[in-house]
Amino acid sequence: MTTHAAEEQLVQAILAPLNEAQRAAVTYLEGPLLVLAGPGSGKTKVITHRIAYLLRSTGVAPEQILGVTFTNKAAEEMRTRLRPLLDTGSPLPWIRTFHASGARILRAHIGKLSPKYNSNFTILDQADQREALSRTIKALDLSSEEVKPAILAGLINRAKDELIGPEEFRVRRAEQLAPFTLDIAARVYQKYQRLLEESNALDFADLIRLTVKLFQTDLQLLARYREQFRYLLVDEYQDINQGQYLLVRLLAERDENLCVVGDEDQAIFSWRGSDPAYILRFKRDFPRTRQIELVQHYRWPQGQRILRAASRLIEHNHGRVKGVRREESFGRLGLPIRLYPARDERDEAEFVARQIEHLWRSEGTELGQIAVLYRVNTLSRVLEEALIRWGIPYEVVRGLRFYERLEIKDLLAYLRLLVNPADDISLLRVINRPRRGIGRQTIQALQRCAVQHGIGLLEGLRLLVGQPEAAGLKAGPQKRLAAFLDLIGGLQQLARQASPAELAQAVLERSGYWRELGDRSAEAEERRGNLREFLAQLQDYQQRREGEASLRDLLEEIALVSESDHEAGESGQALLMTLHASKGLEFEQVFIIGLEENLLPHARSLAEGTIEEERRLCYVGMTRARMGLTLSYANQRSLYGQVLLGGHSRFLEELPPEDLEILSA
DNA sequence: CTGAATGACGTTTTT
DNA sequence: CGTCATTCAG
Repeated sequence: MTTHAAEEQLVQAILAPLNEAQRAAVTYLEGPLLVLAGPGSGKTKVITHRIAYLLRSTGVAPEQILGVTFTNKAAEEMRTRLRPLLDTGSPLPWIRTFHASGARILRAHIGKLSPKYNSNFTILDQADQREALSRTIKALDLSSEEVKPAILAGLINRAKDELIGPEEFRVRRAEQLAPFTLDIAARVYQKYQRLLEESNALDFADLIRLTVKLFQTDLQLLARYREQFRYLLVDEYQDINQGQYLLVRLLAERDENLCVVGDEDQAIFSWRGSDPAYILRFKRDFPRTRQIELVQHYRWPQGQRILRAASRLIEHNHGRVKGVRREESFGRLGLPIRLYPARDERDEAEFVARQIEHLWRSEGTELGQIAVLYRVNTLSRVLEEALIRWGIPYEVVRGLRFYERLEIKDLLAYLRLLVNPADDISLLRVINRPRRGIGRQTIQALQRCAVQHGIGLLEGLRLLVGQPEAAGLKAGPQKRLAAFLDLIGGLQQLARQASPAELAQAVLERSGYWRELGDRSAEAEERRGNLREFLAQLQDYQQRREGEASLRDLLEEIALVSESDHEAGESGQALLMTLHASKGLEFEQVFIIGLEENLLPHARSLAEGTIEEERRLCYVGMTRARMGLTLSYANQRSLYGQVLLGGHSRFLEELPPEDLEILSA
């Protein structure tokens, strides 16, 4: 067989498993393409096969393709599914999250934005940001009575998402905020941003915002990246925010070889700045757009009935893209959706536990294929109690993450400081951890000194230790500062040759961190366990990179990858999670609890007039079910020490009655 | 600097 | 009803 013929065969193999619409989306390569993809329509398949097809059928090289996702999990899944479509060992294109893409570009060029930044910048996660903000608020002497870090974080992040810098904040937000809030937010934003810059640190929003800024200020650089990335793909386009949108546009504007895939009905992150309107705008932004709708789905007959009912629900939303049909042929319909009206939350939990028990023990359903979804985290509680009573192993998928543990954050702060000596935020975190008698007074003296000389804290530390009487420090604190400086200096030395794992180990030993956790209390025990697990992860990472693990990249990965991405159902336990967390996942059996007015839709959403997003949330939850879906609500629910009598959710009324089977206790 | 006491608060959180 | 964070006393 000639190479050409062999190649031809491979291309056919890429196209063969696709239906008509999917094939159209995969083979339409030049020009803007909008793919509207409902649940279970083979969205990931289209993206991966499209990339494979690009590489196979045209002369496009892997490095000319950029695939952007929102989650690491999605990026990972794409890479995994792409690999078998290509030659073994052939390089993969860039498939990254928005933030990782930004970080990668900024690592190379951030110096152009400000001399304060360099490529070793620290990435602050949400918790780090909160901390930095609290510090800023304190430094500005704004009592937290009037200013809540969470609110400010929201305002600042939103501004950053819209590329509004600290200088413009006051003007651009003048109309939307009360004068008092405006003033405080503007001051905090400015000071906070200065702190970040001085610390050579970026928060998540900066990763996008500064990348855009970089391209806007350096058009030649932009031209170079446009030249490189000839083909762009964006997943979950309905979740894009303004900054991300601008970034995509900047990169795509020349060739317009931009393919975006999304589903407006699954837009559930508007409150975080995502704007599903961009999916509606796409055709206006790129008039040559070809639109393809993926409607056919590959699910069990049971799933089709669920999908049909969910479609009826979502049709109650207005302003959707016209002409998109949710379903093609529903074929033979499966079992109806079951609805359990519970007396109260205990009754509801008991019911769900009993059902799960039945599915698991009698029907042979794997526990990992069962998920219970709810609107608010607190609902998990009663449920957990019931599951424990029934002896059903479960796992709560939470926002609380491994890397957010105190001891892990401490260790990370040490490591960050070693990579990025300007990182004052990390320095302040570790300077007295473990306790080494450096108190508030001493730290303030250090800060004064640094400000006075216009230098960073580590520099200031050197100065203070170098010239004894300078800041009027007493001998005690002076000595302790010197010891800390020694510690950091020694670790910096070590950092040059040691592997990340070795370095982390050394940090724990030399800093006295291990020693302080030496006692036998359950808490210390757990912390030691967490740290050991973390060290093991470092080893792991090192092996994965075959020794080429730079500490900097490792820290980036940790900042950008939330949880050691465990596959859903991998643990073989029933899964409990919020509706939001369920997006992108699928289960054989899904339970949605708390379908009550004021809970789903949530009272706050009702007040703010964002019911449509609540409906989408419900839609997302329902469409997670492959085989069976069970809904429930409580006629009386105790929540926050109050009794709620919301009654059943309006969304239940919007489902076709013929698809509902109402159960009784 | 630490621990207990008090009080405010309560949606969702891809990075 | 619990939680978390802040505050105050030791």
